[in-house]
Amino acid sequence: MPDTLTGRRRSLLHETRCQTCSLSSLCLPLALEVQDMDQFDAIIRRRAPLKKGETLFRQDSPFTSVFAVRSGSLKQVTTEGSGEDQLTNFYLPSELVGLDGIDEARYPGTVVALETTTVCEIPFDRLDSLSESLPELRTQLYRSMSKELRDDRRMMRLLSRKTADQRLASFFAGLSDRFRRRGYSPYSFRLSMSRADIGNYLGLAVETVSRILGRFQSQGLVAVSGREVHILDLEALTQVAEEEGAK
Amino acid sequence: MPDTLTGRRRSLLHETRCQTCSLSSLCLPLALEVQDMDQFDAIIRRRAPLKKGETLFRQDSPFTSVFAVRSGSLKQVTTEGSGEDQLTNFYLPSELVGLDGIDEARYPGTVVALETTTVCEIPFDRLDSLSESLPELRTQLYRSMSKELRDDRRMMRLLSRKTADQRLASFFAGLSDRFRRRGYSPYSFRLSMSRADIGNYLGLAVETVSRILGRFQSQGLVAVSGREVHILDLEALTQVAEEEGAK
DNA sequence: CGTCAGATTGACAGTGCTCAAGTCCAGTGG
DNA sequence: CCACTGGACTTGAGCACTGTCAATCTGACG
Repeated sequence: MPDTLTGRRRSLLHETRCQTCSLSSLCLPLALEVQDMDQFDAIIRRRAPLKKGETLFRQDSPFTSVFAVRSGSLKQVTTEGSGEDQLTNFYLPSELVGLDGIDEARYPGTVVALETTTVCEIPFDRLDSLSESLPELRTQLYRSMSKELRDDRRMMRLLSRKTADQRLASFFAGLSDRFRRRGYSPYSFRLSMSRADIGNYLGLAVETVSRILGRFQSQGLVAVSGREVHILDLEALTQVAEEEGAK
Repeated sequence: MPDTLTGRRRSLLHETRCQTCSLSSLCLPLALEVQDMDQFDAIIRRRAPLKKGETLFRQDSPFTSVFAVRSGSLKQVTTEGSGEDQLTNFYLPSELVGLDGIDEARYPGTVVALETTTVCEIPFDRLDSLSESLPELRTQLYRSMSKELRDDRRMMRLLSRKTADQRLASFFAGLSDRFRRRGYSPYSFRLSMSRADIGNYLGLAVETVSRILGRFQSQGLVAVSGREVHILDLEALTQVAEEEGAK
């Protein structure tokens, strides 16, 4: 694939410049000035889209880059010792994947595309040096990591104090919110993950997920058909998620 | 408390300089050269020791600093909505407290001393600027946050896939390891937290904690007397923690 | 020595897991 | 176009783990 590609490559690059990216207000360069954004843009490597089921990187492979999701979605799965897999995160557009690999210089989980997915690869060493001269970028990086820490704490609370009903209600309310922030409908979306994925993530058996979804449906909270979801009563759902008298 | 204090203050400062701190090889400035460490040292604010039960900062108060634990231990507790409190972390010497407050510019939980505890206060804005000129410091900060992310993921796995026995075994094995890394005996230590704290942290009822500790004791894994812990068979304990066939 | 929080122990019940069928759906090949 | 097939999903029945409630015990401290 020689030079002929360069032209196409460039136009692809153009299409995917941060400045023209619809996610720029949510993504890492969010606070950068135009000229700084160009610098940032320059270190990014575009990638061919991942197809459903393809892996972005594998657990324990050397950490080189973080990735920003442009479109689609991914899951992170960690296999530890003899135990079962644990699905530790779903990633949606504008979110940063791989930050937990910095410390040990290897990725602590395998990340797999749940649907056709495009990502921007950001080599970490270059991001780090660039963050030296661009304080806003550095701040944003600290903030991204800090936010992930906060989200993790919320997840721990969910896993240790919430009933199955509350977990699922939280999950759907959370998804709804994440879609809304990205400009999609908060009431109507398609799940890219299977029931098994949801169960694994929330610490529930698949059967429990299925049953409770059925109950939510009969209670008029949501309408679910396969992976198509319509949230009918977001307020009630949020209320279930935060209900007093857990467990 | 006028000038007479200055002398004492200075000597206190001297005692607590990073260069003479026994934790320097575990703490934030771990990778710094001597002269850089002085710079780092200069931004640190020493604090009067916290007594047991005193709070370092409260949930939702403005984020200004991160704190490095010098001695003692703390717990972080998050109260959310109508729900019960969730204990999200225990902090031991050399660990960094408050990193999850960067993003929203307020602390997401209240941090309370479990015993007499001394901390180094590191104003974040100054840490951030210093991290511009000291790449090693920046790297270490990224790494600290990344490590916390990894630990959180491990915690999620614990909460969603492990039985009560496995949780407690993991908890004790983890504590043992953290003590060992800090140069204390991995086999013999004193818990600074109550059973209720442990239960809250692990997502278990106090009664369950108590029962399982009793069982571990009769199985010869540990000897527990109040908060005094002796680990008798660390290998077996680790094995319980990672047992196949969860739940 | 009394007090009170923290810890232990016991009885019981509920949530959610396991095991087991059965149904639905998308993709495949005739 | 349609039957086929395998995976994903749903539904049902039983039971185990662990939470709840309640009573008792222990130990630190005044």
